[in-house]
Amino acid sequence: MNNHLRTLRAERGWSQQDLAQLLEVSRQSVNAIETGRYDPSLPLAFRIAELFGCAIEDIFISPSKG
Amino acid sequence: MNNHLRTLRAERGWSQQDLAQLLEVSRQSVNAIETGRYDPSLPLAFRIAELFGCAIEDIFISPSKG
DNA sequence: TTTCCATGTAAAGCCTCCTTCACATTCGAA
DNA sequence: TTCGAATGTGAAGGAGGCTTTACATGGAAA
Repeated sequence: MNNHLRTLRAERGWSQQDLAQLLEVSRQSVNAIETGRYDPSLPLAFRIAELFGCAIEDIFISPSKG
Repeated sequence: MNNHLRTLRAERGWSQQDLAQLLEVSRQSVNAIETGRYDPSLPLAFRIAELFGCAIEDIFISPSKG
């Protein structure tokens, strides 16, 4: 599943490490999500959306809308 | 994570089996999500939201707003 | 050059999602 | 009562999310 995480993070000038701490996950998890190696769990997707102040659908691209 | 899946399903008069087929998952998965035994994956959450024509946030309750 | 920061990725392990098969309960219809 | 549909749950197994540890690369700064 594609997403806009890298863009949103860059807009705020955060490193993957910074973002990982804000989300309380490992830096590798942030990296894996940004590079599309796997999708976050639903609870983590909620934390990401809340951190960036938008809807999950604004960050993650539905597979059906490839 | 709490959710409104059972209500939405009941509003449409669907059984768990009906919903499972529409979502292309097992009946047990639908049941487990409704009873809160586990959260759906993010791709499945997208399919659920699209099926009911609303946002993920309208169906699943963020843990932080418990 | 050397150092440091940011990023990418691999391996091993644990936990969760999702499956199938199976069984139990409840309830309404025949 | 008997039957079938709907629901809840358990066990076992495969796939994937997330962790820690570790190593490699590239670029900016000293």
